Amino acid sequence: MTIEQATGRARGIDRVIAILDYLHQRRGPVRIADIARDTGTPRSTIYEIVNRLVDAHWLEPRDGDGTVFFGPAMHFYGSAYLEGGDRIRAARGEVKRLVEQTGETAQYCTLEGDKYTVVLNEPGSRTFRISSDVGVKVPIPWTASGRLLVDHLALEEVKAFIPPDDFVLPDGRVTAPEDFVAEVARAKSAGYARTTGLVDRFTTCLAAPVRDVGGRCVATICLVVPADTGEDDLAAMIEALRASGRRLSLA
Amino acid sequence: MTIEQATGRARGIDRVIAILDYLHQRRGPVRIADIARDTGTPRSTIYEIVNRLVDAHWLEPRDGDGTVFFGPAMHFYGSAYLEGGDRIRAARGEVKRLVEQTGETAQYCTLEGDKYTVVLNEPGSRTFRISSDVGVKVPIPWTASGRLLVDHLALEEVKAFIPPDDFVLPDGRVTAPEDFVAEVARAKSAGYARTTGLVDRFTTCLAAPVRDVGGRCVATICLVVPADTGEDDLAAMIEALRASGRRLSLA
DNA sequence: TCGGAATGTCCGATATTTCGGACTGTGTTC
DNA sequence: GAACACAGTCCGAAATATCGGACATTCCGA
Repeated sequence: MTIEQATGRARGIDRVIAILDYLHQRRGPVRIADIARDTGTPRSTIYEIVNRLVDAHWLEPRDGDGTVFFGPAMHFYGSAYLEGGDRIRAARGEVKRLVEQTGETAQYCTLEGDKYTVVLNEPGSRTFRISSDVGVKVPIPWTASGRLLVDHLALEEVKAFIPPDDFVLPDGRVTAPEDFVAEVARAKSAGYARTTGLVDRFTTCLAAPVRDVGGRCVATICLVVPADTGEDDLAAMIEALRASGRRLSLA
Repeated sequence: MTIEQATGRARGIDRVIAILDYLHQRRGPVRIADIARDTGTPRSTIYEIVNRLVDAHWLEPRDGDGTVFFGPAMHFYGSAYLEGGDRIRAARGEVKRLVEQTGETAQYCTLEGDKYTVVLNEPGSRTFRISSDVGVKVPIPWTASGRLLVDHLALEEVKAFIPPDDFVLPDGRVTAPEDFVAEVARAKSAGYARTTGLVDRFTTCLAAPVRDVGGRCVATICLVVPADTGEDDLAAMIEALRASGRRLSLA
């Protein structure tokens, strides 16, 4: 594991690679001094590098004592590897197709840590477009998609996973976790989620699940439409969404 | 995203952080020239760094054309973050307990990519110990644990996931994927897996699943015992294993 | 067939990062 | 309460990694 080089001097990148590899071997929080010893890195260098990695959320301090372990960024990168970019590629096509079919704004969304986030956004053809920025993180209970993305969790797990503050909607109303879980269950059995007036009063969100081979909802594809859209139109959109969701679930 | 600094010179670590962050944003294979442009990195530097990262399996070349994306190492680090080290900590205790109870070698195992790997190994108290090195990667069909670790996959998925060569046992015998999947199904419903004479003729392996909140088998806890162990003893061991597995599934 | 753009390699100079070691502060043991 | 191990910071010197730019190749479309 120790980095070997004629002079004993090593470059930062190699140090970083050795550090993460070492954490992976240990499989649990590690004291900085241990990293230094076992990777053969000078103490002053280790502190310099570890601090930089903590800033970037590649590592995070753990347990209050001076130990560190992998941070959330590693999880994001790891999921991206698993997706392989193939599903996103396919999702781009589906999102475009939905916009053409419906004229409304379509999005592809996933969980990023304990938040919901828009990965793809294709604005509709309306004069006054409803759309949102990609990459922005939003509390799970604020969205229709959120009701699908946690449908593998039981009540207690939902309470542990979603920060309590996130159950407070933008207008101050509070959703009880129990009610939320009931909506999640309904969405799961219906095969889609529908919400109106959650983030603002004038929009309805429709979402369908994208599931991995294990049946876990790993993403959603959704439409953002005006709240006064007719039921017949909504029904047609829901069918289109579910079809897209099924296609994406295969890749 | 561009790294800002007075002189325009930046250190390697910061470049690496910017590169991975950029790949994460793009969510799919990216040409090296794009990375250079969008992160504001000189071309010569990018090639130097990307090659180093490819060597470390942090990135991997994709699609034959000159694009790269996240590599398997990111997945390993990401899963380690999710586990948080807590389950491993608990597993250490369970493995020790099993050795005390049974006197046999106990192990804690997971999937690492498309291979089975021993994460913890605690040798038993026999004079002639049966044990294996931690970190070594073994084909999934060679092990009892492997039959549990893929129990969320259908036949076609198993064929796609496990390399064909891995169905060849050390002694040259070949397992048909169909037979393997049947054994997987049996292990799943039984709640444990048992194999004899797979890796060598004189050992029996017993394994119980450790499942995450979604019911997915994320690890196994297992015992390696002589093939001539009595059925009564085996039954007792299986019960002990399943109890450990259930406890670990909670964390 | 030619011209231009895109990809990848190589090299020398120098701005920078690494490293050793000294220093402070904190907790633990006898 | 003294001795010691451990955690973290700071600094100057020097080894070297980064950078710009030149060069080689390949791939296109005109």
